[in-house]
Amino acid sequence: VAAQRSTGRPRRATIIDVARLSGVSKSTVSNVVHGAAPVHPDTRAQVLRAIQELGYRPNALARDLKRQRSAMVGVVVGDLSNPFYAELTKLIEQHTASAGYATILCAMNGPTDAERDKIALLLEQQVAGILTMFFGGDAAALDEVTATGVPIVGVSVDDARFDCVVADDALGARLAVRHLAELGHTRIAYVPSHATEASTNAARLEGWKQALRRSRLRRGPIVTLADEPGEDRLVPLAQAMQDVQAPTAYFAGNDITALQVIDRLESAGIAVPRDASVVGFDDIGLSSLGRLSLTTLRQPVADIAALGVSRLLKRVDGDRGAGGRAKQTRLQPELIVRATTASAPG
Amino acid sequence: VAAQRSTGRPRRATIIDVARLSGVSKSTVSNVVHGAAPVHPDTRAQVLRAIQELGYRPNALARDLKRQRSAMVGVVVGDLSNPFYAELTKLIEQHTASAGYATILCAMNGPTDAERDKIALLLEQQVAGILTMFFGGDAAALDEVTATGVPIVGVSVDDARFDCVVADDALGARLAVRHLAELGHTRIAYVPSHATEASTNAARLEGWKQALRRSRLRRGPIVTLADEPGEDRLVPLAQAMQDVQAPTAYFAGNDITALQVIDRLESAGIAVPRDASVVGFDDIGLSSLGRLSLTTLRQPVADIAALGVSRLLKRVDGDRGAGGRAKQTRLQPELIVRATTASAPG
DNA sequence: GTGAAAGCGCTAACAT
DNA sequence: ATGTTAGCGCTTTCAC
Repeated sequence: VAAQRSTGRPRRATIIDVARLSGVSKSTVSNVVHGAAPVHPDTRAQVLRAIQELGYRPNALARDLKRQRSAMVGVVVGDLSNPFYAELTKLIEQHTASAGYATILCAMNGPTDAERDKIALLLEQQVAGILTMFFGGDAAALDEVTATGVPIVGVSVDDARFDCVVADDALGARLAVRHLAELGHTRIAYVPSHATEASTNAARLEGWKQALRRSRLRRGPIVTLADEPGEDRLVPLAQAMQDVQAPTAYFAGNDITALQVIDRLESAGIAVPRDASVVGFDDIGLSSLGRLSLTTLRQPVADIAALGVSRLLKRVDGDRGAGGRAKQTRLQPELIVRATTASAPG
Repeated sequence: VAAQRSTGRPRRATIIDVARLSGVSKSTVSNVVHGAAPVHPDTRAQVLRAIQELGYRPNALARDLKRQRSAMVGVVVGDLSNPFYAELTKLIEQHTASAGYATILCAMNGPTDAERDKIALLLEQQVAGILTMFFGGDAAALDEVTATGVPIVGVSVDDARFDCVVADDALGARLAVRHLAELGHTRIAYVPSHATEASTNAARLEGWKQALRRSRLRRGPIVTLADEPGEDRLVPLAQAMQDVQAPTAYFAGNDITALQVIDRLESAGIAVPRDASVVGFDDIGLSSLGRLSLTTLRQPVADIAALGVSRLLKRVDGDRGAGGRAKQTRLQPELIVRATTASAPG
């Protein structure tokens, strides 16, 4: 049986094979591969030839095991279906890859996924650090990470317990509400998005409340798009338009949600922005399409990714940061006014 | 200096630490962790307690090195910004994760990225297999993979040299053209997408040609959206509408491209579908938004992901497949008629 | 400039 | 049921 197997997968050449073929020791091979110590040109050539001939490829598992540190980082993402997170993931991978790290992708698909187990898996893989775009709030999961001393930084996640690089969500929300208020809207609803990371959603909600207060506006309703499939709380609310209570503007937790809000509204005969205004958050690529023209808050996604990765790698390299305290960085979002917002009707 | 460092990162508990604390041998610990051999309940309890106390977590690097096979798969993606690939990636990760494999994400960002190097990195990490949503055609890269005996399967990639699970792109293209022809269109252009994987694009182009032939239609122009930023070949072409040569329908390489085509057309005053029809490919989530209502070909993305992963894992487990020949599976796409296609004008 | 040797943490075959 | 042992492939002192 063993013999049969061996037909299938030829044993990969090891450093020993190379050493034997080129008539030197393991250490010398290692030295020509990594250039850690000087090697005689002739020897080097000899070794290089052997490497070529055998198709030798160093085994990262063995290297990392020996070195006691791996060249892998874990990247945790909540929902890749949301183009914002997909884009962020893409940018993160670019940065980690060019820094020589492999990226282990870890998706938190819905609340069914045990955050702790997923994180544990990452830790078992001996990742050098973790970049997380999602934090469900499982304190135990976080404790495990800190206990092992693996650095973790939140990217588009805001939590006081670890380093974070995020857009200033509260500010963004205030910008959105102010824009709406300036257009004469007085009944502004908030539509949270369950797809967005919790802390992010919370910050946007908070900013919405703040701005409402500052503009001396009564707090509009908080209306979820759909807790259960088929359910619709938005349209009934909006259709009470004659009613003085009905919102004339909706601030959505993110662009996807905003787009869905528009969809619901318009299929119920409520035109955007004529009858109601809608503001999103993120500025995903498609939002700028003429047919959508979503007014939204653009996140500095490139900066978030770059800063997040560089901060993590600094930590990985032993930088304990300022006094070991978690550092939050909030980058400014930018209000992009397009065509889903207009003066309040009536 | 070393002492300072040691403050930062506490050495992680190993199987030996657990063995010592619980007063048994390594093997026994290993046995309680993996249940490979029976262990006396009392001993097991003892060991479990030690594991708990030390916060022991097995080191996957060491396990994989010893076992000579890793629990990681490489996932290669061309462009995560395209929601279709993001969705596919998400589904793939779900499947590999639930099969107990970690996912190493490897993005091929543009032609600057050396395919071969990226693949080499994956191979160095000792991935058990590779799922690729992108193949640039670098034969050397592919050779390296097959030389090491690491199974590879294409997901939404069509190449005769390895197992592939794809939508039947040519069929989809034919469906699109037939639909357009039935609506009376006779001048149907093809708009390739550079964001889409090459083989996929080629198959769709081929299907378009075939269908045109079958419908006895003259082959319309192939017009790229933009080779260089700021360039626009589409609008000048379309604006020659009085001209009998101007296309009245556009079949795009994917939804993103289709959406951009619509955008260009409409901002040039050409209404879709009144003046021109547009068909996409993929059926990304946003395409169904009322404002977009893109007529497109839905890919069986869930099936593609599931089949792709299961085929790879079978190969990983030693299944050499039918006679060792590469097996292509083409799943049917479904034409989804929405509101970007209508009868030919005039 | 090069080699010998000691492990990194783990599994699995074998012994007890 | 449990312990002993021999590595997996590599890096890294430390000799020479």
